[in-house]
Amino acid sequence: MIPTMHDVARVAGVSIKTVSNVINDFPHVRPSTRMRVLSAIEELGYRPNLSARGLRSGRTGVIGLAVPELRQNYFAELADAIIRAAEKHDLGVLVEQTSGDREREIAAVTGAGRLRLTDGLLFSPQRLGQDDRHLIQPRFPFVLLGERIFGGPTDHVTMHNVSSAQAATEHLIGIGRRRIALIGAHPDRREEIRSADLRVRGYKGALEAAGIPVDPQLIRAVAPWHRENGAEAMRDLIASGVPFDGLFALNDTLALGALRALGDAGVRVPDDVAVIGFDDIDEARFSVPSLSSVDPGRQEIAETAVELLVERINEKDGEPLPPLLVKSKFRIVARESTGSGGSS
Amino acid sequence: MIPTMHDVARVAGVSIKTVSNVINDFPHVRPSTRMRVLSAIEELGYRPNLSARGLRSGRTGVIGLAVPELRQNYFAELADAIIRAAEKHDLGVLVEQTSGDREREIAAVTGAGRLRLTDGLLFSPQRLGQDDRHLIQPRFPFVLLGERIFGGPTDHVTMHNVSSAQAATEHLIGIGRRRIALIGAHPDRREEIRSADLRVRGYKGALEAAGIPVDPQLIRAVAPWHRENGAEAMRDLIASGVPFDGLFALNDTLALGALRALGDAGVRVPDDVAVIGFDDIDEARFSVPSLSSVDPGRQEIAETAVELLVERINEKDGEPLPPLLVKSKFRIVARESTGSGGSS
DNA sequence: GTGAAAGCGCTAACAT
DNA sequence: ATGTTAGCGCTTTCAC
Repeated sequence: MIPTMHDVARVAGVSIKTVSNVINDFPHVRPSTRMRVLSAIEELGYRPNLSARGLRSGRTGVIGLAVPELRQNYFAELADAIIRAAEKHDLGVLVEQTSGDREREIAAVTGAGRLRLTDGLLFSPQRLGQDDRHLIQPRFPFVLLGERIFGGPTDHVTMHNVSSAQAATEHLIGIGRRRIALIGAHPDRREEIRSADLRVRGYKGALEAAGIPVDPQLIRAVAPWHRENGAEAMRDLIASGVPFDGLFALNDTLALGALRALGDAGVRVPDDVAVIGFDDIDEARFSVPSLSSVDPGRQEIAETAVELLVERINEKDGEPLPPLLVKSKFRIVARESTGSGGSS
Repeated sequence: MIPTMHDVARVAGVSIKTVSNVINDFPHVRPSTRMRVLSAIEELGYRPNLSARGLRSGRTGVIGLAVPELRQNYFAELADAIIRAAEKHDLGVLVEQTSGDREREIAAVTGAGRLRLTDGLLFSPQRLGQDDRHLIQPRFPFVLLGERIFGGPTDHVTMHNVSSAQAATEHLIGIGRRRIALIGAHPDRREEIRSADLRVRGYKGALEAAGIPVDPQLIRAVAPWHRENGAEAMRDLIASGVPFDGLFALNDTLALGALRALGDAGVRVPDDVAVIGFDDIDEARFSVPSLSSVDPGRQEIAETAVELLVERINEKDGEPLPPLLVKSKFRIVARESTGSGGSS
């Protein structure tokens, strides 16, 4: 049989409360008593039953993380960083994949989080958008990630999409490129608050600031942001005959696909076309040529998100703080694809 | 206040038992009663408290998955597949990262699994080896993954390392290569049971079967299996002047690094050197050139592992089945790096 | 077909 | 500094 606190108490010759005190590092326990309890725990191989503790305390020590899929590099790296951050707070992370499925995202947002033994939820939507923000229930500790929904009732950690995209474009302009293509714009016409639209805005801003006209022929809509689609968009652009000497891909995966298509077409990078991506996934350092990118501050995002969630979990019921919007710092990482040597 | 079963029972005008029956789909409930209970649940926004259920039933509905790190592509894809497989059994997955740290792997194996509200643990070691198999406690539902430990006291899901590596090497031989290099062998001399050694064995087996002598100069030790190390090993090999026309990299990440080094050195793939990797990560399809690889049956591994774990969880205490060793089916995936057209 | 009541293992008043 | 005790919300005999 699995030993309980009672068994430990009996073996140690103390009461169950003392065992609890020892386990929870309560200050007022005599060293000798503590030792006896600890050796009883050792002897019996006792492990606290976390379900019972959770029932009693109302805390499970586990938070949920809902992402589209881990096989998408960005989310694997995000999950990695979040699990590390949660660990510092002694929290476990239950990972749920929504597979970019609207219904599953709704399920994750509306209580399935509470349904899964978790104290709070970090949610990175891929389908839900601005119109769905009413679905978010501010009652359960919840932190929103990404840039599909703004102005929701909960804390939100995101990145400086517009200004970092502008900086990426300026980086290309800075090395003398004038005909800068963009792939990854959203197919829908109506302007929504979404990574794609925000980044396109930054791109246009940079061009305008430099007095370069925006050429609609250079802007290619691509969805979803997969390698094959990046490659295809690039093949289309090359085939169109529209001249260009720079490329801003709205994420690294698209950029990597584009790199592949450029290579196939015999276009030299960065000589003929300089390329910059977005996200700075690990892989960017090792492609041929290595890929310049925007580091959106993934680590900072992870740490901030976990910290905010922990604060919400610890928040007294009486005094709910207003929802916070946090944007992480970004950084342009110049590599070979924009002419910077080495493969750092 | 959060509603409980009692509240639902009161609103529905039934007893708490009836509510429980409805929630757990017990057969003997009158349809009209069921309806009343369901609408009471709806009205109150009731959600069962899983801590309480877990305490009572001894099950949490969550399993643990301990892997080195999700930022390693292979493990992200493994975790992805496992979460999907677990979902079919209505299980959540708590992901723990051991960061390739021995102490943390030991912690994961020895009860930390039980400490984390989980019903069982899937464990993929990176540091623990054959000598540590006594640490594995057969009492807690546990399934071992990978090939670092064999003959342990628990179920184990692994791949056909030797025969699939042999098949990979035969694939290179089949397209006429005779001087086949290998990168990724383990630096240690003493033969251990480990992916590297098993795959090297398959490589040698294929060469011997084809009557090709094994040239130690062509076998390069590399650890850990990162891109940069693959690239470095390849640069070394090229610099050594030892001629070769084929390369078997013991995983795709190494192969991708090697591809990069070959490209830098102006060596054409597959014309001068044909390359095959191992793991068939998503990225292999999109490198330049696309990378031939061995698909070790990741999906099958994930599904089998979860099924075995579920069986162990459901096992009556009385009749423990002997530990099972399962090997998944593999498949050679031929792409451009070994001369097969297209980028499938 | 439904109700009453015990108890899973733990924490936190409260008492000593 | 340590012991006693009452639940946390649920499942599960056992009656009815």
